[in-house]
This record gives sequence, structure tokens and C-alpha cells, in this order.
Amino acid sequence: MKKENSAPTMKDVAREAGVALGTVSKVVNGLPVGESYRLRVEEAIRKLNYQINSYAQGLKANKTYTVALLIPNTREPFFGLLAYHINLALLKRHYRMLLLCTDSDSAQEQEYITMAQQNKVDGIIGLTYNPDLIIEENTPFVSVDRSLGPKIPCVACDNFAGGQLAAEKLADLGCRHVAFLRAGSALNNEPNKRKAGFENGCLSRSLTYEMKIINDGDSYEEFEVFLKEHISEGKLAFDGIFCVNDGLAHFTRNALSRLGVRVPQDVQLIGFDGTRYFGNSNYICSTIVQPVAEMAEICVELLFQESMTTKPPLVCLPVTYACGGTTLDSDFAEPDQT
Amino acid sequence: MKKENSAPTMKDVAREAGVALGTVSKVVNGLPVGESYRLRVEEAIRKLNYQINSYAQGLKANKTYTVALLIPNTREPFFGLLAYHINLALLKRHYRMLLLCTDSDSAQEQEYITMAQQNKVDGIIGLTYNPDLIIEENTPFVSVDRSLGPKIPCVACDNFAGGQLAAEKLADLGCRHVAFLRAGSALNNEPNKRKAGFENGCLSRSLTYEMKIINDGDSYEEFEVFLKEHISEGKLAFDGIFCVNDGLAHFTRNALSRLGVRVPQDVQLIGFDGTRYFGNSNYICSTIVQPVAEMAEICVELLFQESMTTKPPLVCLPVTYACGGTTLDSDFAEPDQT
DNA sequence: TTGTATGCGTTATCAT
DNA sequence: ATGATAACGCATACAA
Repeated sequence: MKKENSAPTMKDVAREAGVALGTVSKVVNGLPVGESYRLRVEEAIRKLNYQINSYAQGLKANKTYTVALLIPNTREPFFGLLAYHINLALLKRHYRMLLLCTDSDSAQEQEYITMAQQNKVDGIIGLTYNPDLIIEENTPFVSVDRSLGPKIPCVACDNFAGGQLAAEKLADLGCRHVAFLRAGSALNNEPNKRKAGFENGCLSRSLTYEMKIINDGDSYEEFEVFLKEHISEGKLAFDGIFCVNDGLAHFTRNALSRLGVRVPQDVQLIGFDGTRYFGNSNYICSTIVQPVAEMAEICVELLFQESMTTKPPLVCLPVTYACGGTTLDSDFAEPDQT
Repeated sequence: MKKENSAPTMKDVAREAGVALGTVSKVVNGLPVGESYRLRVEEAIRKLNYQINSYAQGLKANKTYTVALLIPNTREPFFGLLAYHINLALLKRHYRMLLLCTDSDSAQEQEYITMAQQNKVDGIIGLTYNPDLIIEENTPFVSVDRSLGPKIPCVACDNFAGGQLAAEKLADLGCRHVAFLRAGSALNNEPNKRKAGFENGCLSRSLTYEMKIINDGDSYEEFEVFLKEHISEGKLAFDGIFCVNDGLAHFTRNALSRLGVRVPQDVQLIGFDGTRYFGNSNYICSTIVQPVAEMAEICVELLFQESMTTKPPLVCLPVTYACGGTTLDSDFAEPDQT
């Protein structure tokens, strides 16, 4: 990388304006300064195209005006969307965002956090999977989707309510015997509550249900086997399926297609996350939509909140249901007019 | 945001180890130092959990070890994927990445660039749309998908070859009369070459074709009108369609469905970009795949390359074709075993 | 009010 | 080889 021809500094501006260094600093920071001096300095700033070096500034203030976002990646739709909204929320507050894709690697997660810890960033927002992260208390930390202890706020959508809503929707759509499919970490994170919410919803609406839960490393193949086992005489035993996320719902739809089961005619399918194909195009499946923009905003607000005492340990934001063509909603319009 | 209880500094380490400041610096930077001193310092570093403050380091070196990525967003699949790979390529080299989502806003783009220009970052990678960006020469800049002048390297996939490949594939698949659909900026960017490549391919393979090109702000509705106008007696005039990107291909598929035209039986459809539903799941449509990981790697390499003279003004990387179910490829397997 | 001097954490140039 | 010191760009307490 080419060397920089060093940008103008306050010293340059001071020389140009014929004033002292401190005066320039005051002008830049909006402190009271004689009118004629101010004008001279502002003129010099314009002329030299001076911009403050916020790292040097931060060296004094012991701040970097930078927040790190730890996230597995930006290529999965949900992660990409979350990163986008958090980026916006931070830039709006004139904070920079360091992106640190961890690929869900525990060692990476810890390494980046340790790095950030040492005054390199003013705060961290993390969507992590490492079961035993070490987070010292001197850097504000907000966790997404996973509680990291009582002193670290966790932001998530209302996963329990989302599971419940899925069950209720399936009931409303006429389902009687449904299935819950989940592939998830053994970690005790918020999305795991989708299962409990779903079961609760099934009970309250008198739906009978079966569950297929596979472990982290296991192949999705197992779901296809499970579904196959529940087909007899060409007919699937379920009339509704709730998948723990849209990725699995997408897989399930393909698997059902391979098995000759039609969606939504033979079985209705609901996913979770609110994944769309592109920007604002239609949803890839009927789904429980996470309020990603609001979650991002809350994350940033909590991070910037001074007092620890008022920080809630867990914030759950309301979810909504949206039809994406894998259910038989009566009011569903044709998709995608984008 | 809570104040930081300042991490340990070199001074703390020096005191702890009972040596001078400069000695610690040498140990940290691997410069020759007496064995016994080295051990004492290393011990102190471990004990205090010291990590270097690279911003203070950068203050001396006039570097920030940070690269800015300017990109419209991370929510569109292609952008999210590109951001992910660029992030990885930079982290691999121990560089940080600042994410700056511009929402394709010209003013934002210029503002972020100006900011970065003033020594805040060591380099910039930008996927921008502002027709008259001002980029001073002292910050290395690599542009994606758009040439910003002879002194600024541009990295893109081989868009011309991609367009040509799409035409050839459609010809191979038995098409005779095809259409090209494009919604794009008036900007002279690389993806615009897809059109020329496609026309070239059509000519060489004796395909007849029509084109529908709409302007930036226009509604996709116009494409649906165009398609409708080319249906007579329930039959579409085209047997193949090439869309300038997968987003448009997705829309087109939905529009065709609304018009009662079946894909791929009645008309075959090829998009561009290589968009997948999730991580490594199947493609959302048959598509020309951009080599995103390679593009990211080249971007970073060019940015780090010292000499300007060897920097090529334009690097085009080879594309490939992948079936995604919207064409009648004979060798297409069932999708998505993820 | 304006200018001067000191220190933030680091590196590099000096003497020692 | 090691320790003291100046300098990087900026903020600020203090002197003028």
C-alpha cells in the first residue's frame, strides 16, 4: 500500500491562519474564540481541506469513536440485514463500525473481543456462539440473540412469542397435526425459545405435534429421512410444519418437492426470520418476521447508554407474521411488485 | 457509553518488568534485546494482559491499519457476499475493515471518501455510483465494477464474457428467439457490458433477440408490460430470457407466473450474479456466477500493492454458468442438499 | 481572549 | 544492548 502524503494537521492550519495551535483546536471544537480569529481559522481549514484526525483525538480522550460488530458473516440474509441496520444506526451517531466476521469460530470470536477490549474500540456488539467468552467489564458489550450474563444486555426478537404465533397461524389455517423442525446449537440462546413457544401455541390451540431436532454438526438429510418416514400411501402425516428458520424452511420445501408432497396444498410451511429474496422483494416463505431494524437500533442505544444500572438484561422485540406463499392465507396477494 | 478503565500501556509493562519503555517497544516489535530482558518483559505482558494500542502506533507511523469498504448495503445478496469476502481478505492480513454503507447515496459516498481521505484509513475499496467522485491521489483506492479513471484500478468479473456466455447457453438449450432485460444506471460501469456481450453471443449463435431497457428510477412494472405485449394466444414470443441480474430474473419469474407462462417449460431464464438462497444452498435461478471470493482477494491485493506503475487499470475475472432450475439443462440435479 | 506547555501511547534517535 | 527523550496530532490546564 502506498505511503500517505500526510494530510494537513492542526499545526498547518495554525500556521496558515497565523494563530496558535490551541486556537485552532478551540475553533474546531466550537469553543468560544474571537470572531476575527474564528473566521481566519475557518478560512484556513477550508483552504487546506483540513479534517480532524479522530484517532489522535481519541488518543487524548481514550476513545476511538469506533464500535466493533462481531457477526458470523454478512452472506446469510439475516446477518447481512442486521449488519446493515447496525451500520446505519452507528453512522447516524457519527460512530464508525469495524466489521469482524467470525465464521462462528470460537477462537476468532475470543481473539477479536480481546483485541477490541484493549481500548481499540469503544464498544462491541456481538452475535456469538462461543460458550465461554471472556468479556472484561470495561468495554460496553451488547449481545444479540444470546444471554451472556446478567451484566451484559441481550437483544433479541420475542422468540417465544414467535413460536407461539407460528402455531396459532397454522391452527388458523386449518392445520390439526403439525411438525416442528429444528437444527440448532446446543447453546442456550434465545432462538431456542421458539420451540417452547411453538409447543405452548400447539397446546392452547389443541394441535397435536411431533418434533425433529438434530444437533449442530448433523446433516439436514436427517430431516428428509424424518419426513419420508411420515409419508404413507403418498400422504404426509402432517398438515403443517414450523421450521426454526427460513433456511431450514427452504430446505424443507425442496425436500418435500423431492418426496412429491406439494406446498402449500398438501402441507403448509412456516419459517422464521423474515428472509426476502432481495432488498424489499417478497419473502422466500411464509415466516415469522424479526424486526431487524428495531433490534439494531436498540443494540446501539443500549451500547451508548451510560448507566449500567438501567440496562435491562434482556430486551425482546415483537415479531409479526407474513405470508410468503407456503401457506394458504386467504388474503395473500401475488408476490413481488418490486 | 461507559468510560473505559484504560487498558495497560507500555509504560505499565515497563514498570512491571523493571525496564525502560524503549525496551518494551523493542520486545513488542521483535527487535534484538537481551535474553533476560526479553523474558522479563514477556512475563509482564502476559501478566497485565497487555496489547498494543495500534492507533497510537499508527499516530507515529501515519497509518491506521484500517481499510474502508464503501458499499451500498450488506442486505442484497451480492453485496453481503462481497463484503464478507473482502472482510476475510483484510483480516487475514491483520487489517481492520471499516464498513460504510452508502445506500447508493452520492453525497454519502463523497462524504465517507473525504473522511477516509484525511488519513483515517490506509486505503479504500469502493463500489460506488456517484458519477463525479473526488478522489485525491494520496489514499490508495480500488473500485469495484466501475472504472474511476486510469489511475484507479477497477476490479470486476468479465461482464462481457458473462453476457456472451448467457447467449451461448440459451442457444445450447435450444432457444431461437430471446430477450434481454435490463434495469440499470446510466452510469458507464462494467456490468453494462453484459448487454454488449449478450448481443455478441446472439449474433455468433444466430439467435434473434429483442431488448427491454428501463432507466434507473423506473418501475419494474414496465418489464411486465413488455412481456405481456409479447404474448399472443397465450404464447410468449421468446423461448429464452437473459436478465441483467438475479434480482430482475427473480422478478421476471414471478411476472411470468402471473402471466401464465411457465419457467422453464415455456421460456428459459438466465440471470446474473450467482445469487443463492442461503450460504451454500442452491442458486435462486440459472445464472452467470461472479467469482466473488477471487474478486475480493484481488481488490485487497491491488490495494496493498506498492507500485502504482504495475497496477492494471482493469481486472476482469472469469465467470461461470450454473443451472438454478430456470433452464432445461439435461445434467441438472435436484437442488439443495445443504 | 489567546498562546504555551504538557501528556495521551508509541517509535526512533540519541547518549550512555 | 539499554535507557532517556523527542515527536506523531490533538486537547487542555495554565500562563500571559
